[in-house]
Amino acid sequence: MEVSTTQHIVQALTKAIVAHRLAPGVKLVEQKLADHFGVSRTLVRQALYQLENQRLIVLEPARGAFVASPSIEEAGQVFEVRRMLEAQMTRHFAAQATPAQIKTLREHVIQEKAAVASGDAPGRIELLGDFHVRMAELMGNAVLAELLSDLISRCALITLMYQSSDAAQVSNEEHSDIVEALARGDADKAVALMDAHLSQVLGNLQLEEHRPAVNAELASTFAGL
Amino acid sequence: MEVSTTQHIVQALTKAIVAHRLAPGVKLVEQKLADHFGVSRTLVRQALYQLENQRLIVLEPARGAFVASPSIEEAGQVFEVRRMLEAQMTRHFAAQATPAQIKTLREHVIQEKAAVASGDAPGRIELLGDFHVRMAELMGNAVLAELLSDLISRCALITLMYQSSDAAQVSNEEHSDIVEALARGDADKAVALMDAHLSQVLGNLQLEEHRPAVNAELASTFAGL
DNA sequence: GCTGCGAGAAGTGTATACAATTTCAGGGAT
DNA sequence: ATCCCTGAAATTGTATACACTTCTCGCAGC
Repeated sequence: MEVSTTQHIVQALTKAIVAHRLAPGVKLVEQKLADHFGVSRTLVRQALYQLENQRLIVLEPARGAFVASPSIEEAGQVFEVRRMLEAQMTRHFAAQATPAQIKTLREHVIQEKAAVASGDAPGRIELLGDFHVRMAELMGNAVLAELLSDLISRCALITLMYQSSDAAQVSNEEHSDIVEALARGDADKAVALMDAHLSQVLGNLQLEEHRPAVNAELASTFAGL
Repeated sequence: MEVSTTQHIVQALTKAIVAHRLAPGVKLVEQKLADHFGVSRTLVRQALYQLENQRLIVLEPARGAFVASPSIEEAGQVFEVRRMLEAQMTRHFAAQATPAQIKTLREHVIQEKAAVASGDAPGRIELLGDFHVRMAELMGNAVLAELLSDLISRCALITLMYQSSDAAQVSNEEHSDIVEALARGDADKAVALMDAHLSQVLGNLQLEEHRPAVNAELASTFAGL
């Protein structure tokens, strides 16, 4: 087992949570994580504090850390923020898009399609989220990209809680439509599509109700790390 | 006073940084902070990690923590994000504003005016920022309010680095104009004003260049806590 | 006078020890 | 059977110890 820094632990846990290998509500015991990563509780605690700031876990004082299980209401608010942010982002993007950027996005959509087709849930969630981050990065605004990345991590948690698998295919197609609108230089259409896309994802979620969290075993969760 | 000690330290440091009692670039030595707050380095370190996540400080490995001194480029990106977010926020706000909400904002603007007139720099920065957070809160979107609060903390750091005192009065007047547009139900005008407002604040900043950080004394910095 | 080097001081990174709190099982009373 | 008490085990919260890195500054060599 190689040396793990705090940042490694954060990343490993983030991946595990976003990919749903750690289910919402599961308790994260510090000593068990420490043993697993081969470090002391000190580093684990630092990692947990960071994850709390990203809203991926909640720390209950003197009780421990639990994987976040956002309410439907919170999900709605997160998506609302994304709609505000990404509608404008799309407009700005359209105003300055280069052929090379369009090409990058097109290629990304193709990757998504493959992941959706292969039925790989964690992979498809990650790629579908990355589409939005990629746009931000292409605009050269690092602050925006980071912020969006955080929001989308939260969304991934939500999405995997509530989203069905065929909804993913719809999302992929909507991404494709957005890129094509951008390619045509039709900014208004692209913005409208992005807005509709996020509304649609949110709308899907509201229908299903959330099921109580199950206690998973840590050992098996991290078997592949 | 000490509900959560770590949180208390974070808040004290946040205030000190945002109010510019701790200048950008100043080094924060863990043991000195620990002594000052009467705790061990453990808690100070946790606080510092949190502050790094909020981009108020930078942690350089094995070298220590320094109050962030954002570049003009980063400042631009932060304001760009705020423009995207707040333009849409204003539009949504206009669509659902109640007389009571308008009243709350009007009262806030009056408070701002008093702070600007009194020449109290930290107080005025805080209130000018709070105007935007207040709007988010009134919309009932906690996620948005939190996010904006973080962004504005970063802006406060930037603003105090670059903003002159009469620019604050202009900001206050612009806030007032926005509220009046909202009161008239003129959504388009309100959005345009908000957008112009943020562009204007940013525009002001670009003119001035940043001066190197001075080493301040911690003892005096926290005298009033 | 200037540069390079090295020893000690200062400071950060991680682990461990110990205190405080919560959790939970077992037993007795109702 | 259920509830509530109690105490031990488990777990979190905080402080301290120690290793390792960086910084400081005087001093020798040029």
